Amino acid sequence: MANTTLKKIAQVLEISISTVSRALKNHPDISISTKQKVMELAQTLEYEPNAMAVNLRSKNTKVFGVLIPSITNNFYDSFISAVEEEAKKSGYSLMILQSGDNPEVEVENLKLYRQNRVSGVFACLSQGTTNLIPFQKMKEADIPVVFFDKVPEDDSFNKICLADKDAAVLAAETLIDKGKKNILAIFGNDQLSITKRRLNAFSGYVQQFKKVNLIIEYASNSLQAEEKTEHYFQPKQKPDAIFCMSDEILTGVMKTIQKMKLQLPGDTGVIALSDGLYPKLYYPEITYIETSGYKLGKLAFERMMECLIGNTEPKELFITSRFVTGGSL
Amino acid sequence: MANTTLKKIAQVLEISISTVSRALKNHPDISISTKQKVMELAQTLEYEPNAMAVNLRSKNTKVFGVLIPSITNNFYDSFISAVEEEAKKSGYSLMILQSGDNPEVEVENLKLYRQNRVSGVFACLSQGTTNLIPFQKMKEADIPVVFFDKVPEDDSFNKICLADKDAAVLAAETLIDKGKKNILAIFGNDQLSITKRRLNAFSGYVQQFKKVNLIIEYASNSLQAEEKTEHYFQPKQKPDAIFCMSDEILTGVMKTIQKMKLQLPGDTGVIALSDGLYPKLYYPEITYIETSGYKLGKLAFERMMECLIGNTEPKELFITSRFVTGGSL
DNA sequence: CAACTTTACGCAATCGATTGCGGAAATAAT
DNA sequence: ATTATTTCCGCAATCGATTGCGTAAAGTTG
Repeated sequence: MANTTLKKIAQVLEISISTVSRALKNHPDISISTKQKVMELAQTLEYEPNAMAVNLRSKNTKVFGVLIPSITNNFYDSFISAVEEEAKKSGYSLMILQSGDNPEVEVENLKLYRQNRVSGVFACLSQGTTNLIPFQKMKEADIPVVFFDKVPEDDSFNKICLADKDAAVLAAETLIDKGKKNILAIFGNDQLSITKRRLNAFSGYVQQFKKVNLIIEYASNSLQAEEKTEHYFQPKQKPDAIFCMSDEILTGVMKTIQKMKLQLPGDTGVIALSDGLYPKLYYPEITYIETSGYKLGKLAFERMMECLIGNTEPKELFITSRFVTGGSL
Repeated sequence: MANTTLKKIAQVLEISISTVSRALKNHPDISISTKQKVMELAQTLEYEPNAMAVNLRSKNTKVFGVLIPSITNNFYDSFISAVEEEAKKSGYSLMILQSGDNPEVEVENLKLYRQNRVSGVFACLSQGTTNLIPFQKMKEADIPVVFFDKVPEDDSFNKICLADKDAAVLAAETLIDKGKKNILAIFGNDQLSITKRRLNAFSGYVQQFKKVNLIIEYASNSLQAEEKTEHYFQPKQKPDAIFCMSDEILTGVMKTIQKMKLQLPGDTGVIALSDGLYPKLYYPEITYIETSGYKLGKLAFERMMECLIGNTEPKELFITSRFVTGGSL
């Protein structure tokens, strides 16, 4: 019973393997009576085509690689979730590998993808990656690569990104419109290009307004965001709004807000760039500019399918931002 | 350059495919000079063995299936993360599929696993699953199945679970020791066996103490938990502690606590069963009994490897609970 | 009835890598 | 010089499914 093959079916029915194969595929060359016999036996023997054999012959694995820094991250989860949904519709599965933000592991993983002859790779660069040649090699091996979120500068790749600048400007606009005069803006690791983009857009907008005081801080993790926030909330001078570049920063900021028993939106205001999960944990819910991993996934998948039908001209696409009102401003 | 095979190397060097294969494997039958030539050419041609061909022949895919309700869930993420870490060490990759808590999709996914001849399956049952025959079939096809978290009652399967009862009792103990007299305990969907286990253990323990008033409530999502909590916090009679069966419930409860501006641990206390991510978002951090997806993953992987070496006798294993002190009690 | 078409199936090659077995050539032993 | 060993390599089968081509048998046509 275990592992029925075409051969077994053929032997039982005393016909050739080719006939069995064709019968199961409803090929017109095969007589109806034979087809019936074959299908029936296949049913009872619980025949399942061996994907390895099929793929070997067809040279198509129907598998996409997904390369991310870490899977325990809500943003990437949403991305994966979206891609998996779409992939399933087209008969593809996913091979998800974590780089742990380690460029060496990244290269190892790409190797695995090549060995498995995946049909394509969705990749989010890990922090330390400088050498893009391994990715270049994938393209040369006819494996399309679609970068998302953390993408290379290089214009020769397909890139699907959040509209970081738009999102940051939208947040800044909102704060200015609300009449905020004393803004604490906390950004992530200042080495990351994503930080630079968001920072430039945000501060660029705010600095047009001479009367607004802008304090810029960096925090490379949640705890640092917590500490930086506490530092700026002294009796003398309280910021009237805090901008959080990411979820990680938001959670740090909120911890301090709870600790210092600050009321939102009375004592200060909070706005964040976020996927939307964390903002909804608090009361009042945090106002945020949506940076949706889910939408990113849908778009990346679309792009991948285009690549697969030959349209491999590199493109850079953006997810537009959406303003979601909470009660924190 | 794209897709070098043994054949190509053989043709270039004018030797047989077998020799190339053996040379790359450092087989003693092959002369050193030949080996060098082959290895060198393989290097420059960037030869990567075709995993499909290798697997087809070896009848071993080196892939594990991971079947979960949803990937956008911190608990399952930690599980996957742990399994992926271990799998990589042993040269395995993961094929992750989401059931979306839909039994039909579950069956579809199992089919995919069979077609791909995965080496084993880690499975967390979706809510509506009643028919275990598809899983039984996997075992009959010599594909070991290790259930985790949401496991079947059936004793013929391998199961890796949280020590729900211990954890619930530990939480109850803690509350009693702290002298809580008026406890609101919120549980999840009362149809789930996990709810029943936690409920029975918790209330069983608390009810030993006649002087303690225990209110039991159910909430099948975060919003309901929010509402139920609000309902029980009226001026007259405030519970002095809230027990949250899960993260989902915790987040709902905490929203109400923020909304009603209740101070922890002054106005009331909170304790939860949790993976640990959410409790650390609040100030003070929430005291919780750890239910670690990560540890679950490590143990499940161990069990899987045992199955693979023939030790398939079904076993039920438990992750012991750990008490983590926050400031919420 | 001869010639032709259709029906229904099998042979064998292919995808790429692996491996048991056999054997020519080179070396060692008698 | 002859037999016995090594050394080194190739042939061919195998994993399971697919597919172009060929063909015997049955059916059709004139």
